[in-house]
Amino acid sequence: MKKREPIFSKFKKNEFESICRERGLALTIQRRAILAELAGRRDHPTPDQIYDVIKERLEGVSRTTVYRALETFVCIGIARKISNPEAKARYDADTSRHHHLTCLHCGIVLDIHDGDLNKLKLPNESERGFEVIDYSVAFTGFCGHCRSMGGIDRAVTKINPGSSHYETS
Amino acid sequence: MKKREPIFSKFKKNEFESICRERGLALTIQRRAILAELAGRRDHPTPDQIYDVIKERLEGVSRTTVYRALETFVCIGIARKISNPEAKARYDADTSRHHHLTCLHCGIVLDIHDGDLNKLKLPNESERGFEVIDYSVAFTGFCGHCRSMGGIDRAVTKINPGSSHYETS
DNA sequence: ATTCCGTTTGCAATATATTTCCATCTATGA
DNA sequence: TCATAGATGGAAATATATTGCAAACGGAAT
Repeated sequence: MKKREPIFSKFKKNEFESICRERGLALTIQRRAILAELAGRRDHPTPDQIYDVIKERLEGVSRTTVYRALETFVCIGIARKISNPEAKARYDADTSRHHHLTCLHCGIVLDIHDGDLNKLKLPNESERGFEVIDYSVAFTGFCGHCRSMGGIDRAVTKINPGSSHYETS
Repeated sequence: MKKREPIFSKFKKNEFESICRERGLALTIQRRAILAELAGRRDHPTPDQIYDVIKERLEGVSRTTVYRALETFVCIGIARKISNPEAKARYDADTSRHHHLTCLHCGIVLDIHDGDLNKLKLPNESERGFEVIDYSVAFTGFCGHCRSMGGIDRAVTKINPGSSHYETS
C-alpha cells in the first residue's frame, strides 16, 4: 500500500494563517478545526458532514459557523466549492487542477490526478462573451462499494444520501 | 443568425413515448408539458423555473409533480441532472455527451459541443473499484452579462440567485 | 497581563429546496 | 365502459442554506 501525503500539510496550514493575517481574518479555533477536517479527508464533504465531526471535538459549534467558514475559505482561495449532481454544496481543500469521480448511487466524490486531463485546450468562448477561468473533468459512474452491493438497480441513479460511505484509505 | 434545431424534436418526443410505453409509465399531460418545457430551453432550468412556466398553461399543476417528473426523466434516461455548485438541482434534456460552462457569478449553465472534448481517454479507475460510465468537462468563468456589469468583485464567486438571467438565443 | 475594538460566533428565525404522505384522480388495457 | 395500477395535488415534513443580532473572542496596542 502506497503511503499517502497528509493533505492538511504544514504548507496548507501556513498558507491559511498568512492569508488570514493579510486580510485581517481571525484565526479562530473553529476555522482551524473546520479547515483541518476539510483538508484531512478525501471525500469532499458537505457542510453537514464536517459539522457532524467537528461538533464532537468543539463543544457548542454551530452549523452556521461551518457554512460560513467554508464560504470564507472559498473566498480567500484555500478551498473550492465543487460541482456535483446532488446539487448540495461540497467542498475541496485542494485548489490545484484535478478532476473528480462522482458515484451516481451514493454521491461520494473521489479525486483523479491525471497529467493529460490537465492540458485540455480551452474552448474559444470569447465570441459568446464567456471568459473561461478554469475547468475540471467530472466523471460519473459507480464506486467500488456501490458496485459490490447486490441489488443496485443502475437505472435508478437517484443519489441516496442515506447510503453514504467513505473511502477508508 | 444561425438557425437552431429545436431541442424538443420529433425524435425526442417519440423516444419519450416509446420508453414510457415499454415501462408502463403513463403519458400524462403533466409529463408531456414538463418534458416539452425542459427540452425546449437551453438554460438547464431548475425544477422551480420549469414550474413557473408550466403553471401558466396547466391550471393547478403541482410543484411536486415537476420534481417527480424530472426525476422520472432521469431514471428512464431521457434527461440528466447536471452538476453545478448551486444548492439546487438543474436538469438537461440533452443526454448526448457535451460539456458545460458555468458562470461563477450568476450560475447560468451554457452548453459546449466540442469534438475534441468528446474523445478524452477514460482514466483506469478499475483498480480503485470505480466503474466510469461517462464524463463531462465543467468549465467555470464569467458569462458575458456578468463580465459587462460594472463592479463585480471577482473574489466573491458566490453564486447569486437573485441576479439570474438567461441566454436570449 | 489588560484593555479595546472590530471580527466572529451561536442561536433563533427565516428562506429556500426537496421529499413524503395519502386521498383523489386519470391513463390505459381488457 | 370498467377496473386498476399508476400519477397527481396539496399539505406537511424534512433538508439545506442564509440572515440578524447580542455576546464572546482574537489580536494589536499598551
